[in-house]
Amino acid sequence: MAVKDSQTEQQIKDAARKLFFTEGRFNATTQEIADAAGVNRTLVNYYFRSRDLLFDQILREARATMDMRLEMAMSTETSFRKKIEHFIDIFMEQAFTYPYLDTYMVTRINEDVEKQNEIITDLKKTERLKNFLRDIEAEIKKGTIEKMEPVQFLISLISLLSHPVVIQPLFKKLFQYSDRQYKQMLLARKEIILKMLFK
Amino acid sequence: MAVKDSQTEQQIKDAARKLFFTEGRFNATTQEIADAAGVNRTLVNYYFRSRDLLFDQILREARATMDMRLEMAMSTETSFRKKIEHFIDIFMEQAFTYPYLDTYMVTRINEDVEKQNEIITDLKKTERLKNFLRDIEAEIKKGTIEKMEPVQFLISLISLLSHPVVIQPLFKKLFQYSDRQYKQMLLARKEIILKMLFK
DNA sequence: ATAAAGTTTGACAAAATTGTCAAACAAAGG
DNA sequence: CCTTTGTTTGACAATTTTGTCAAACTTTAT
Repeated sequence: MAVKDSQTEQQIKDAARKLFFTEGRFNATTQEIADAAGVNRTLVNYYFRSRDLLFDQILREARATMDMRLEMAMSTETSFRKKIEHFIDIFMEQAFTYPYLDTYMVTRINEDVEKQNEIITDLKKTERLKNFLRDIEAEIKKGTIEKMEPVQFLISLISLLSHPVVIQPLFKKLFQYSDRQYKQMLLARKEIILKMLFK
Repeated sequence: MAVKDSQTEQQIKDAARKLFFTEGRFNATTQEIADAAGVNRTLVNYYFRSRDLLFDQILREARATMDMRLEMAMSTETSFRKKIEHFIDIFMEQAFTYPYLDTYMVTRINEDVEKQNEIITDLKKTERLKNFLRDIEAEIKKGTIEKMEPVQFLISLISLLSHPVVIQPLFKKLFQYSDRQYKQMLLARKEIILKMLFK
């Protein structure tokens, strides 16, 4: 009974997103995705032509959403410091819903040179990156952060935010953290990260 | 002509290591590995029984080597600061030869709960971790690093070291870095990282 | 009510990949 | 020289997974 039209398409995407980005099951087959979505496997092909195209699409959409949110965050705030704080908040929020998104991107990029180029050009298109690097440089001149190549500041920021999420499964097991505890620990990092980044 | 006995076994491991950890080709098939090693595919099964067992073995060996090197580094140095510096050096050195090792571990862990437990228990076995956390705590008391949960310091350290390597392919493309330039940039991070970690 | 368009299904074919096995081969020791 | 042991090979079977297709089914609009 086709009660709700192309809601099926949405169901499939939702299921794939959850499997990949929330549960980290990167090898999930079309069958598993279909099962999770509660639909027939063939519908994955009907709506997305192929498994890989489904992958591409949800990745592109996830990145687009993130881009928008960051764009907004960075533009509304006034001071550089406030921008970074907002950036951290948004990044962490996403990390809680999609803890495996970063890992997924990184691994996917190594498998496929085409995809690599697509992601890169997408990133380059946005002026946000250049503006951000300029902001960093200005801030170094002001003396609120250590003197260094602006790109180094960017890498430190991303690393401090992203990596704890990437290694989450390892650390949770290692230190016997529950989901809740790990989340608390990540939240506590905000102040620590700010202290490291600013003089 | 079986000129050199079980050198074949070594050739296979070397090829697999290079494919996985140096080139990041995690999905390499037994055929690809055999080709890279210049041997018949069936020999992979002959020497390692199955593809997964080959994976396990080279991962275990890589970790064992790293453990040894870190153990040595941490025990020889006197001051905490020197220990960290040595740690950074060794970590970076490994990162240059096996840039994908960290990513590999992280992704592998999500796929297989068995493997997960094995790695964790291995890590726990070593007293190094506990000692290191104790060292951090002592250092906080001394006041050379900011007041925080010792585990937070550990996470920051690992993140600042590991993540720039993990996102290497992305960043290299994004900023048009050559291998050489990226390596230089990573090396320049040592001082930056130290400044962030110590007051 | 019916035709047209869109959706869902099960069956099928194709591709990719793994592991096994017996036979061929090489090396080494008696 | 020949037997034993270890190594290498190609052929084969089994498995997993993907994508296609025609037929069945719904929905919507005429």
